[in-house]
Amino acid sequence: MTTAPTSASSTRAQTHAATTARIVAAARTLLVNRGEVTLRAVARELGMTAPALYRYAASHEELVRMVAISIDTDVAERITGAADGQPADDPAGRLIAAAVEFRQWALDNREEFSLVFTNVDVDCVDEVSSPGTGMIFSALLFELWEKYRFPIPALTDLEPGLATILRDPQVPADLTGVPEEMRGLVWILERAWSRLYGTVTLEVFRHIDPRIVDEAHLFRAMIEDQAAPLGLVDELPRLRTLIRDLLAR
Amino acid sequence: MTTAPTSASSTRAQTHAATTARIVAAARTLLVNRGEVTLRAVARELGMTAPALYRYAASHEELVRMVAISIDTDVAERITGAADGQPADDPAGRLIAAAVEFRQWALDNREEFSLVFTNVDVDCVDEVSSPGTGMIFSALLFELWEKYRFPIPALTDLEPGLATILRDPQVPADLTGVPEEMRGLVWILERAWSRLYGTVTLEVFRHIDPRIVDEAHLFRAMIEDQAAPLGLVDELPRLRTLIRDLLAR
DNA sequence: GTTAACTGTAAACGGTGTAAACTGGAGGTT
DNA sequence: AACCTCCAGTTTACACCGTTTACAGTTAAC
Repeated sequence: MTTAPTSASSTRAQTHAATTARIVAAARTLLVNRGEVTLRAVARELGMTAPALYRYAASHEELVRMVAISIDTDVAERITGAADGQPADDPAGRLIAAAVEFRQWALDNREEFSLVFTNVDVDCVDEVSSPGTGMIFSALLFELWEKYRFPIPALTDLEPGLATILRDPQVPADLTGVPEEMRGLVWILERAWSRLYGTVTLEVFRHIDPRIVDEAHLFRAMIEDQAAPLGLVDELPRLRTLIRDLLAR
Repeated sequence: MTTAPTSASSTRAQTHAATTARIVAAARTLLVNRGEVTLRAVARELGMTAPALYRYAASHEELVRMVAISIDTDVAERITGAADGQPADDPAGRLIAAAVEFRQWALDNREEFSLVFTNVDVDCVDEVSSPGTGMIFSALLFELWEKYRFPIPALTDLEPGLATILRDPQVPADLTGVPEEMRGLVWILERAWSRLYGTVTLEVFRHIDPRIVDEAHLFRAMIEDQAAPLGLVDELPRLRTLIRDLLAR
């Protein structure tokens, strides 16, 4: 029935994908400027009528989901870029740069952060196989271990239930070729991610003295807490000034 | 002009407050069951029409804010009750019981948690002078210090900017009579609160392997992390089993 | 007993998401 | 080159939303 798609015959799909991208872009602009995404407003922005959007998203909820995925992809890119701003042989600096970038983005784009990271409905973001935020951080942590070889807990030293989970974790990370003895690294990853996510979320939603957010006291303390388990105590002075420089931008 | 209010003359205000309470209750029911609060639905629930609600809330946003305050008050009560379920001379047990109750409530009522604790708009909750969630935890931490006298960082050992903040912190806590030498306790409070808030938020929004949430691995690890700075290392075995018992309920 | 304040309704406005029917034109097929 | 199918888009319509206005009934207060 279906013939192999030639280069010319893909026009149909191409234009469809193109306007889909324009729709998502307009929706994101509206989310930032007006604080909400409305089908009619998005359509108006593109010179269309609202029902036309149903050719590209099955519902308003799906449009929002597409926006969320777009945002997650973007922030993943920004984080990667920040990490790449540090030397390739300095995984600690790369990881910290990524974390600082993530925080800065979250504080500068509270609506978008809220949509992607504290949303009860839209959680399908995790299912995406694309390089999302989680995947970036896990890769950076693996890089870090390659260089510093900080101690990893043995699965036998952990609770049996936890060890079972870590043998086949549902986590956005590439674990192919990671042997059993190293699966404790996933536990360290989860704990570090929980610190970063938790601190940033607390700052974004301001459930703390606002000046502590402005001066990043809590965030820096959180990062420094990670130094010990990640084998970075010797590097702490250097990393401290790095964090300050990155935050000052 | 205004005469002293007699017991009979307060009827007007009483009925007003009563229906206000019914409105908020209906709104909360709708939030839990339908996942959203609509003026018309609330009115329908009470056999009224939507515009009538404007006698009790100036706008839909204010109604939601009232709901949020109601929820916050409720969870504060639940937390207090959980703490009071432990012996008065065991502040460590009381604090842990409160933390476990907070987590359990958050996981069981994700919509309500989201409304109160991860909401960009409704943040006036903190301004409330009533005994909200934050106040409870700060009181419990102060209790804890009374008994264990764990070390408090001196303000002079902290960054000057941070010390300035801690001298007059914007935090839901009663600091009357807390001398300068003890203001480092507020820093410990903020750090502990950030751990609890961050972990629970991560669990609620499931940005982690769901089995880790189900078996509370991350939450228990977070609590145990607090043992050292709060001077509870000797009590850890006892507290560990306490946490398990509390979670098993 | 009169009056003023309060509680509620009805109607209406602009906005929302969504479904159905319809139309023009471009894409793919022969 | 001609056909025809499919698809993007419009129009119309529906039910719902928050909100405003004008109005009426009750009831507490003087």
